[in-house]
Amino acid sequence: MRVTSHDVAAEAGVSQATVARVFSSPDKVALATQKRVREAAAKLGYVPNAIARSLKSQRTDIVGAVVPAKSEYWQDVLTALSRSLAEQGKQLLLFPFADADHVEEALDSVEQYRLDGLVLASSTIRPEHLVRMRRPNLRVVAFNQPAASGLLPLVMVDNDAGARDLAEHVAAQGIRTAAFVGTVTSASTDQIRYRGAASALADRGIACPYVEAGGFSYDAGYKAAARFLDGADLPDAVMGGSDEVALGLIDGLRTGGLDVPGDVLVTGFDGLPQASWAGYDLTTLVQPIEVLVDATLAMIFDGAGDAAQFERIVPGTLREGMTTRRGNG
Amino acid sequence: MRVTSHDVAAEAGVSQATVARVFSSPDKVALATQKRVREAAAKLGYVPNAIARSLKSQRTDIVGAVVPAKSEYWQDVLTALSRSLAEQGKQLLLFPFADADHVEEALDSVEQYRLDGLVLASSTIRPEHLVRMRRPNLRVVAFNQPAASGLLPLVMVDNDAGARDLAEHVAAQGIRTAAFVGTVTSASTDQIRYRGAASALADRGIACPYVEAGGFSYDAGYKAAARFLDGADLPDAVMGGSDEVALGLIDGLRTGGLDVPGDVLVTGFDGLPQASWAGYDLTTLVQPIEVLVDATLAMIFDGAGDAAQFERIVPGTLREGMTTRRGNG
DNA sequence: CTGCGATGTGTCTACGTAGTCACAACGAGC
DNA sequence: GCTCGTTGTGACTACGTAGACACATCGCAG
Repeated sequence: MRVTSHDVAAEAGVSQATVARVFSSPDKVALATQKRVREAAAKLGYVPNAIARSLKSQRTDIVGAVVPAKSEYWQDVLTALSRSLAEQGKQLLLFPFADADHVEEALDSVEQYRLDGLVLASSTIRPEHLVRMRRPNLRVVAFNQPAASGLLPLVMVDNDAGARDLAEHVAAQGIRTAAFVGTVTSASTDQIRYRGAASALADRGIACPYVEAGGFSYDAGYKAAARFLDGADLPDAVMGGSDEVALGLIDGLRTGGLDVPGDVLVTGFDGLPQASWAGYDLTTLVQPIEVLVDATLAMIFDGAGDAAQFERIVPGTLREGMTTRRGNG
Repeated sequence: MRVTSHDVAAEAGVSQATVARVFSSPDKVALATQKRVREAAAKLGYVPNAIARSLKSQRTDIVGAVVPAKSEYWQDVLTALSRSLAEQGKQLLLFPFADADHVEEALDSVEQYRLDGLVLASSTIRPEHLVRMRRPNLRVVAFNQPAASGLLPLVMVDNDAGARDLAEHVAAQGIRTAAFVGTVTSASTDQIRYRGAASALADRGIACPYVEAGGFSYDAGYKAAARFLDGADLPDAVMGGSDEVALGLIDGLRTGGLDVPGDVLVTGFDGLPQASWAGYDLTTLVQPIEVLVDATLAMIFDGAGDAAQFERIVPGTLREGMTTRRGNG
């Protein structure tokens, strides 16, 4: 039925091994023979079978990604990841999960497929689960997941420095009070971002209480804005734990009749495309996603065991939007 | 090195075939034997090798998706797709492409992996290429790609009816002039949407010129808004070819000093999450993505050759937002 | 108590490839 | 002119599984 290397071999008058060599290590085959084999392959419509190759070579050329099902940020990461892999002739297999409790199921699937590597992208996996993610014969790299520090190879943006940069930026606008609206407390990125921001603000004598939005989404941020509409509770600046939450916050505040940045400054974190939209023009910390992705793949494919490469923290870039621009700065 | 079914067989005192049966067709194995095998498997940490299974069974349980690398809409589709597949114990392999010219490369990869099916999601593949996508032993289904009609099995939202619904809705607001801002003319969805809208508007004596944004993105829409800022050229309503373009249009118009919906009504198409954001609250046609995705997978896995199932067109839902609400209706 | 279907298990093989080994052909160096 | 290294190719096998087939056991009807 299917055309195999044997069929091509018969057509070209060579052995199956030679056909295989033409497609996997051509430099070991005489040019004349190569030409004959390629012509025979083209004539028969032969396509090498990656399944069989994987079985024999013990490599699949596929990297898995365990990601939250619904999130703007992770979608951007996925795009970068798959593009980078495609350049190397590799593929991306997706294991989305609805909630953190189902991550282990995904991991079982991963193991069945003998993937070359796995990108673990979720900030809500509990540390006790993370340890169990270490499996022989599988390179697992945690992506933007501070809780994995010391437990798994890790690549992430410098959340602490980024949060400090943002805090210093808003502080420089002359604010006196602030608040941090996190996503969920179990998110380890959030904790670092909050501590960094609060610490930088404290150095300038500005208190920064933590408010939990209860979710990662725009909606969570939108609802959290209600917290600040009760008059007296409004700080000079509200720092969102993520761009999605910050955008929701902005709309929630504006719907409540407040002006951003007139009445309150807002910052985000991540650098989503939507944050740059003219309707928001959010001040945020832009993550260098391509750099992060490349570092992740390098760990999977090259990072044999270099201790120095076990953890890679990449700086982000402050993007100054109009949401922190005070009229009379 | 790796634990195989042979190792488990030795441990449990049965044959390799019995171990295989325990994991693939347990009903053929006595309960007592099953228990012994499962215990041995757990003890040794055995995980079935999906690669070997695929080679033998000629099924991978993996579906591929060829999608544009950057697009809000397709990311939503991917999320739904991978979730639906996960429920069936199947996986999603991603083949993102930067531009339509590289689609065929992706298809070659697909063929190597002997996937169970392929979802072809791009509205810009040229018809002459589409024909070449038909391959033996591979179920290809076009997703929201009108140009594939008659060439490939197709699932899509009813673009024509949706566009007419939107047009009738804005017409009912009492507009006298309109314009349609498409993405790129090579997008077949755009052509249908434009024709549907223009036809419905023409029935009410309203002309609707076509304007090309030159891209699918927010940025393209934002820039296209400049076209309407020159004073006299502003129609009463602008219909965007997609939500992304419409959102860009809104921000472009507002940046130019116009009020939406005060000065001009705007509609979108797709029903992106962002369209519901309070900052926009866009009137749009919401695509029933779950329904579309389920229909697509049904075609791949069940649609043996039922001619009636060759094409499936699903109606969308009009979502009335404030971007078409005239103050003095 | 004999024959027969149902049930459970073992043996054997094929899926399609890539790597190991063997070996033939050939040119270069002494 | 013999040896030696290089290059190109073929024969063979293993990767880990699932299905075809054979066969043993058992219950039950005659």
